[in-house]
Amino acid sequence: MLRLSKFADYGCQVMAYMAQDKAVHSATEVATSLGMAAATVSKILKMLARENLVASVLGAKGGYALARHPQQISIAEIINAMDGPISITQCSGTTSCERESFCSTRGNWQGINHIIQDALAKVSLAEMIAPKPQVVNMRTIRSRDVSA
Amino acid sequence: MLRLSKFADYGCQVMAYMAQDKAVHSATEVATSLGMAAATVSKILKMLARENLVASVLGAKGGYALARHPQQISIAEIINAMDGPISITQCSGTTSCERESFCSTRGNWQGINHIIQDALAKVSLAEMIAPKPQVVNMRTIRSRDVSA
DNA sequence: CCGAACTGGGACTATTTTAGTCCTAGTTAG
DNA sequence: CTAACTAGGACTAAAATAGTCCCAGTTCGG
Repeated sequence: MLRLSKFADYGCQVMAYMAQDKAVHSATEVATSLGMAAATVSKILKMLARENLVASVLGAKGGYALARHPQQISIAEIINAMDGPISITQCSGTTSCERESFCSTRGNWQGINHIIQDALAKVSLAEMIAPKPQVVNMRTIRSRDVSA
Repeated sequence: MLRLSKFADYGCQVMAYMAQDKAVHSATEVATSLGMAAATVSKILKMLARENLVASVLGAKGGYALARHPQQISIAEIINAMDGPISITQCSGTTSCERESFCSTRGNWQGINHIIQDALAKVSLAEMIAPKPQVVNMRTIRSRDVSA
C-alpha cells in the first residue's frame, strides 16, 4: 500500500536499540547486536547523526548515543532522516497536471499527506519500544491486509 | 517520507477523470484527455477493472465506466488496486527481528499502518475531486516539507 | 608519539522495484 | 467479416534502493 524504505525501518531499529540506555555504542557493536552488516549500520548511524538524532563521539572508544530522550524523538523524525521529506505525491508539476480537477486533487493529497505525517509525529521512540502498543487501539489490527 | 507509487497516482487521476460522468470511456480517450501514454492508461484501467473499481465493456464502442458512485469509492481502494496491500513495514520476519524490543516495535508499526489506511479509506473519490478540500483543515498545509 | 579504534563523507556497484511497451487472444458493433 | 475495443501477460528499460568500500580526520592508550 504505502511503503517505508528499508533504511527507515533499519533506522528505527537502530534507534530502538540505542534507546536502551544513554551509553555510547559503536557502529560495530550495534551491528553485531542487531545482526546487521556493519557497513550498513555505520551508514545509517551517520545519517542519523547528520540529522542530530544521535550524537557522535569521535576517536577510539567513540561511537553514538541518543541525542535526546526517547520521549522527545518522534518516529517521523527518524523516517525523515532516513528517507528525506518526500511527500506521498511526487507530482513534479509535469504537463499532465493542468486540469482543474487534478489540481484540486493535489490539494487533497497534501491534506492526506499531512495526516500521515501527523500520525508519525505523534509516536515517540519511547512509545515505539514499549511492549504495550498505545499508538492506536489494537482491536483494529484486523484491518491489516495480507501482505504482498 | 512515504512514497506512493506513480501507478497509484495515475490510478487516482484516471479515476478522477472517470468520475466526471457515468459514461463509458475507452482507454485511448482517457489517455488523450489526460496526456498520458495510451499503453500505460490501458494497463492502469485493466488493473482497476480487475479490482472492480471500474466496469469494463468489451468489443467495439467498449471501454470503462466507474463501477460505483464516486462517494462510494475510497482512495484507499484505488491505491490498493494499484500498489497492492503492502504495509509500510515490509519486515518479512528475517533473522534480525528476534529481540523483544523489535517485536513490540512491529506491533506499533501495525498501529501506525492502520492509522494511515484509515485516513486513506475516509477520503472518497468524490471528495478528492472536490475543489474545496475537506479532508483536513487546510491551515495545516504549512507543515508540508520541501520535497526532495 | 605511534598505532589501534573509531567516526565523517562520499564514490561506487549491485540489486530490486517500478514503469512502460508490446504482442496475442477474445469480444462486440455495425 | 472487419474495425474498435478489452484481457492478460511477457518483456524491456529505467530508476530508486540497498549495500560495499575507501580514504581522511579524531582520539584513546600505551
